[in-house]
Amino acid sequence: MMSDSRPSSVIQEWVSSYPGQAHLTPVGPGQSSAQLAQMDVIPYSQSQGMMRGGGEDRLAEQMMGLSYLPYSASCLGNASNSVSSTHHQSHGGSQQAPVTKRSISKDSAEYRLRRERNNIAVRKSRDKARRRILLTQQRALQLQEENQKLQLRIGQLTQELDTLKHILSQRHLQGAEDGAAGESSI
Amino acid sequence: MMSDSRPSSVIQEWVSSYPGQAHLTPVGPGQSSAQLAQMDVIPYSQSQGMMRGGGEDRLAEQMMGLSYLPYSASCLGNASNSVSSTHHQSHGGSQQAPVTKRSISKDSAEYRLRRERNNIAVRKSRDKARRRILLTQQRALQLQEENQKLQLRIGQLTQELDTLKHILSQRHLQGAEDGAAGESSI
DNA sequence: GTGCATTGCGCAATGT
DNA sequence: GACATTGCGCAATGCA
Repeated sequence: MMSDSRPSSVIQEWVSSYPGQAHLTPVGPGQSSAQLAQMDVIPYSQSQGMMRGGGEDRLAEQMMGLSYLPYSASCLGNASNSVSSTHHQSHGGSQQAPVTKRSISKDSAEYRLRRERNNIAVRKSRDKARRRILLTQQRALQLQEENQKLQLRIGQLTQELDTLKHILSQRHLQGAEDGAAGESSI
Repeated sequence: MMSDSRPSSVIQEWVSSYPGQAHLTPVGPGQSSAQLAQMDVIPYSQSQGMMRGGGEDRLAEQMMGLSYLPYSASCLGNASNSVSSTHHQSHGGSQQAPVTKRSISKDSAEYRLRRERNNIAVRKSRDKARRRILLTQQRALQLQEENQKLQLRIGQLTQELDTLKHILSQRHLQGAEDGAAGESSI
C-alpha cells in the first residue's frame, strides 16, 4: 500500500488554495496529472502598486539581504493629535491638514465599525495565507518524496533494461556465430 | 540542454533557508540527492507557547475556516493615556494599572531605542519569511516539473523494457524450437 | 538578564 | 461601498 503516483490529497488542497487560476481539467484516476502552471510566485505584490508610506525604497535593499537601517528618524514623531491614536497620520509624503482628516473622527461609530470589519477581514486573510503557506510546504515535501520514489524506479528500470540489453547482445552474438562458423561457447 | 535531475539552484537556496536542520551531505555531481527530511511544517508556533493577549482561543475556530466573529467589543477601548500612542496598553485580559506600566514611559529614550530596534528586527524577520515562502513556492514548482519529466522518463523506459522483453521472449521461443525440433523460421 | 527573533494583532493605504 | 491584501509598528514571547 501507499505506492507512488496518486493525487495525494495535499496537492488537491493546495490547488483549491489558488482560485482564479485553477485550470483543473478532470483527469483519469490513473494519472497524477501534474498541471498547475505557475500559479505561485507574484502573489500580488511586487507586480502591482505598493509602497504606501513606510515602504519607500527599503524593499530594494532588503531583497538582497542585510542593511536593516533604522528609519533615520522619520515618520515616527509623537505628534500631538486632537482625536486619539497618535499612530501614523500624515504617513506618506503628502502634506495635508494634520488633524481631523476629512472628519473621520476616530470615535465615530462609523469608524469603529469599519475598523472592526477590517480587523476581521485581516484576520481572515492572514489565516488564509497561513493555510496556503502550509499547504505549499506540505506539497513541496510530498513532491520531494514522490521524486525520490520516481528516481528509484528509474534506477530499477534502467538496470533491468541494461540486463536485458546485455542478454540480447549475447544472444545476438551467439546467433551470429552459429550462423557463420562453428561454435566457441565461452 | 536543460535536462532533468539537477541541483536546480532554487532548491539549494531553499535549503539554505532552513538553518539548524540542514543535514547536507555532499553528494556526487551525478545525483540530485533529494534529502531534506521534514524541515518545513511547525515553523515554531502551534508547538510552543502562544496566545499572548489577543489571540485567545480564536485560533481553534479559524483552523477549520469561517467564523470570524468580532472581538465582542473587547480590548478596543480608546483609553485616555497620559503618555502618547493610545495603541493597546492593557491588551490582554489581565487588568493592571492602566497607565505607566512599570515606569516604561513611552517617551523615554530607552523605550524608543528598544522599539526602533524591534522594528528593525521585525522588518528583517518578515523579509526572511517572505523570501522563505517564495523559495518554497519556487521549489514546489520546480519539483513538480522534475516530477513530470521523471514520469515521462519512466514511461519511456517501461516501453523500451516491454519491447525488449517481447523480443527476448520471441527469441526464447525460437531457441527452444531450434533446440527441440528442426526449424520454423517464420 | 540582555538582545535579537517570532508572531498575533490592529491600523491605514490600497487593490479588487 | 464592502471585502481582501499588505507593509508597518507594537507588545508579548521565544530563544540564545
